[in-house]
Amino acid sequence: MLDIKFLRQNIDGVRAKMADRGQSLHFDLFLELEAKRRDILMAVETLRGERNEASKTIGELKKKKQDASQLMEKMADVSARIKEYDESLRTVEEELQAFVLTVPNIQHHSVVVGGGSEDNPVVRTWGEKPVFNFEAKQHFELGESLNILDFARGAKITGARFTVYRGAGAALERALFNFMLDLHTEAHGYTEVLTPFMVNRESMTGTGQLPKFAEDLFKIEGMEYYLIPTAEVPVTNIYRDEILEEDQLPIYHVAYSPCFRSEAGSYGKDTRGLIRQHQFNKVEMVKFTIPETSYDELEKLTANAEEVLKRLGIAYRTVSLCTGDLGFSSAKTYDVEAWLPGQNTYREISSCSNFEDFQARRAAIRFRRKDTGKVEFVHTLNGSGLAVGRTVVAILENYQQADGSVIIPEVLRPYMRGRKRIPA
RNA sequence: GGAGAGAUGGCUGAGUGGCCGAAAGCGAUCGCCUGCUAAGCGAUUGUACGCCCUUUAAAGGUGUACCGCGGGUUCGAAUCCCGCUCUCUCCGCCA
Repeated sequence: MLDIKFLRQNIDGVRAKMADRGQSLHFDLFLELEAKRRDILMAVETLRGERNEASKTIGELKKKKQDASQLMEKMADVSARIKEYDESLRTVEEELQAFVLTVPNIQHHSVVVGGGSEDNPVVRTWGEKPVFNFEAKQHFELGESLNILDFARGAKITGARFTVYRGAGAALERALFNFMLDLHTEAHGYTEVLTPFMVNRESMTGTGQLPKFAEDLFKIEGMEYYLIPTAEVPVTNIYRDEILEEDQLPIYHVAYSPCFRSEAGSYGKDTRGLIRQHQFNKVEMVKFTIPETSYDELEKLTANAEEVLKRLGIAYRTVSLCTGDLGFSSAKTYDVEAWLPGQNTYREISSCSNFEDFQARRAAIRFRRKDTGKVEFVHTLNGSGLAVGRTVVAILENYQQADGSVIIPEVLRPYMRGRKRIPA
């Protein structure tokens, strides 16, 4: 959410920025509502001031046993008017809020203007793509032939986009998120948290999933609880409605969680395999920083995500999302894309974003400056470190052998009781 | 699931209709004092949104709101009434 005052005072600049993001919003309506809101507010506050004054007088009169009935009658009338104003104020504020919640974040000046993913500039590439003297298979072929991924049973138990992992497959998934958690806690300084996997409406609104993206979420029947689409939601909301001390910042958290996404609107996309599931595991990194350091922290965060792939020995490239591809709440996002030989393409495996104060304002996460004592919004960042299911995909495809077996990357072997290979 | 108790500022905790944005204590900040430390003394100590002033800054002035959340009663609500949420205690059930 943008600051209403900022929006009011910089309306033309914001309009231009939104145009670059391919957004046209009813800013005129906003200005109208905002002016209306202030008019009503002034009127109602004046009346309230009057009433407070009169009530005091009434109290004094009564104490002196004097008649106050005339004034009381008058104030009954004033109270009725206040009530009317309150009602229209509430209406206007609701409309205003509804509008502001649909305005995306303003992109950082370094973000390239573009239409879609084809316009994302590549920031860097790392690693050697493996060369095979056979035709590389896709991960779902490998997974099925190795009897470690069972898509048919997943579909039977629940439905499409659900999978059963078996044996070495299940062990690999578990090894991966343990490895990732250990790496980020021990080498990168993150504090691990384990959160609820269902959250309430306020939390979803705080990070920006609601109200705009309700159709992407799974909601619990009969309650205002939602399954989390990412650990970003519960982890960011840990500090909702809190004022932190500057000394506490930056805060680094890393969390494992399953993620639940309805994938509405992606029918027919990535229907086979682990790429696009309704439920998948992810290790998520979340940072809370002071505003001055958030872009440095974004670089570090992205490097932390990349480090996972480096240690796993998987080639990747990092792109900076252009305006057309940038998420609603993000000011700047790097996507880390792992090389998938089976698909002969790079696929997103991590998305690292700086939300600046956009989420913090929605979620009221603030901090107190040490030198001035002033309260300000923190900056929030998050990034996958990494999407575990997609990492399994990358490992299967990159480490596949001519005989159909898959070598286990060395760093994972301690997490798999020394196992070196998933035999064909 | 049943019975009861509770929710007040950074924390502890008073307050049962007006003098309460809220006592007191703790903590914190600033200053004084002090050979150092401790102690002591004094001052300050929430957030949000308006308006005025101002260079659309800061500071300042002023108003309004906020005592779990939402309604109601009343000239006036932290205080009375209703609903909800959460916490605690006891009983039952349960991984």
